[in-house]
Amino acid sequence: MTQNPPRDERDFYERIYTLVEQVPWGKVATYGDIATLIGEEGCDARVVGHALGAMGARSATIPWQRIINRTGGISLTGHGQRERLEAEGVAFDEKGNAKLDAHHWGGPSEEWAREHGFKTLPRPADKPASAQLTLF
DNA sequence: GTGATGACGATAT
DNA sequence: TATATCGCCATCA
Repeated sequence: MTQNPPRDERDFYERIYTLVEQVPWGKVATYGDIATLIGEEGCDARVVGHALGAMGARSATIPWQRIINRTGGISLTGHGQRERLEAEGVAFDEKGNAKLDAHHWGGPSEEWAREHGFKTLPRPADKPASAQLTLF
């Protein structure tokens, strides 16, 4: 208890997996978003990435490919992540970055989140009126 | 128990 | 806008 949170070690990862499974087809989420949805203090974008890298055999039932970094890029190039996302209809830029503006997941339903003890994103897609004029 | 690493994020320049 | 640096927290050696 001195520095051991009440959460179970592996159960913490299971929560991340459960949340990743909620990402609908054709949608993508960022590590930071997953961390925010978990709501735990010890949940950061980096931890989410490690959790996904520790799922092992579960990777066959978890849409880990829909989880990308904040810049929309994929760090695991070589595992066919981008290829799978494209098969789902996710578009990529010339730089290899997914179009988060068009496929960003706004998080699960509040009802589902409360039912499972998750939180919702503070702002699914805030668009400041001073930085979206050249979107197209 | 300490140090180093990592499928990242945000801010500063 | 793009690049560089720092920070965050958990896990492994």
